[in-house]
Amino acid sequence: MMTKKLTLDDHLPYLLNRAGNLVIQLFSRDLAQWGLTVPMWRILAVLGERGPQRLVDLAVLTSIDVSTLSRTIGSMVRRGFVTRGVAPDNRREVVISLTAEGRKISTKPVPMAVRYEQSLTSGLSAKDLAASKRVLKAVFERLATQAGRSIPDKTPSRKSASRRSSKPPARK
Amino acid sequence: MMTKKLTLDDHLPYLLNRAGNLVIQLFSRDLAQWGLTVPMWRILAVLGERGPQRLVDLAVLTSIDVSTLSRTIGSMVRRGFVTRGVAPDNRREVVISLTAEGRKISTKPVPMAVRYEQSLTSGLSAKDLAASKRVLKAVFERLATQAGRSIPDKTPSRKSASRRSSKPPARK
DNA sequence: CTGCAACAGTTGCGTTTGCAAGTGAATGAT
DNA sequence: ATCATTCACTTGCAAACGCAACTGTTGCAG
Repeated sequence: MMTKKLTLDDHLPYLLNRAGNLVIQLFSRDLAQWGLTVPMWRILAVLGERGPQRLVDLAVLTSIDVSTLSRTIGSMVRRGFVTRGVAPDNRREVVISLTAEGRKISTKPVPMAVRYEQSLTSGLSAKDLAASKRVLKAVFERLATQAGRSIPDKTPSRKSASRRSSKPPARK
Repeated sequence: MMTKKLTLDDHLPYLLNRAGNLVIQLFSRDLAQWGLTVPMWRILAVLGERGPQRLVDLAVLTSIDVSTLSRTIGSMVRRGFVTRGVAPDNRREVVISLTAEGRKISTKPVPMAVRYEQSLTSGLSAKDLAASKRVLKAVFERLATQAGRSIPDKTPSRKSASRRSSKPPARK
C-alpha cells in the first residue's frame, strides 16, 4: 500500500500542536508574575470581553473541560477574581462574573500579551499573517463543530442559542 | 493607562493554543484505535523520519519534556515499539531506535493523518494555507530559540552540533 | 591525576488533567 | 400529577505532566 507520504514539518496538526504547546509554555512563565495560570488568564479574558457566562458556555469559549473549569473557577473564587452566582431563571445554571478585583487583574497582562504577539510576528509579511489568522480561525471553526461544541452567541442574553446538541439522543 | 486593546479572537497565541488543544484532543481519539497516544505517535513519526535519536534530541524534536519522554519511551519499549540502546562512544547517551514492529505501526496512522489534514483545510485557499504554514514555522522557530532549545541537526551524525547551551553557567 | 562542573537520563513528588459517575434541577411524556 | 430523561454542574479517581533532585558519565582546569 502506497502511503501518501507525510512530512512532519508540513503536517498542519503537528505544526499546530507543537507551536501551541510551546507558546503556552512560555506564556505561562510570564503570566506567573501576576500569580495567574494560563487557564485563569483565558477565563479572565473571555469574561472581560464577553461579560458573565454560564459554565458550559465558558467551557466552550475557552476550550477547557467543564470539570477542570469547575475546579479552576473554584480557586478563582477563593482568590476573589470571580463570583459563582446562580441564574435567576434556572437554578441549575451557574453564572460566572468578574469581580472588581478580577477586572483589574485581567487587564494587567494585556500589554505583555500584545508585546508577545508582536515579538512573534515582527518581520513577517502582513499579508501572510492575515492569511494565517484566517486559516487558523477556519480550522478552529471546523474543529469545534467536529468536536460537537457549538460556539455560544456573542450576546449574553440568557435564553439564547446553543440549544442544539449535535449528539443524537443515545442512551442505554 | 491606555491598554492597546486586545481582541481575543485575533490574538495569535490564544488562537494557536486553542486550535492546538482542540486538534490534539480529536486526534488522540482517532489514535486510540491503534492503541497509541499522541506523544507516542509523535515519537514514532520523528524516529521514522529522522532515524535513531538521543533522548535529548528527541525531546526537542517532539517538544516533550525529557522526564515525560523518558517514561513514555519506557512504555514504548515494553510494548516493543522502540529500543533503548547506549551510544557506543558515549555511555551516558541513550539512543532510541524503532523496532520492526514500531516501524510497522508508525505507518498505520498516516492515511488517517493525511485525511485529517485534508478535512481541516479543504476549501481553503491554497495560497492562504501555504502562507499560514510559513507563519507557523517561523513562529515556531522563534519560540524554540526563545525557549532555549536548539533544533538538532537533520543528520544523525553523532558528534554534531547542539553544543551551545543558552543557559549561562549557574550553579549553587 | 584529581577534582569540579556540565551533561544525559531517571526517578520522586505534587499538581493538573480529563473521563466517568454522582447530584440536584428542569423538561416532557403519559 | 408522576416518573423517566436530559441538563448543568460537581466530585472521585487514575493517568499524565513538569519541575527538581538524584545517579552516573564525560570534559576540562590545575
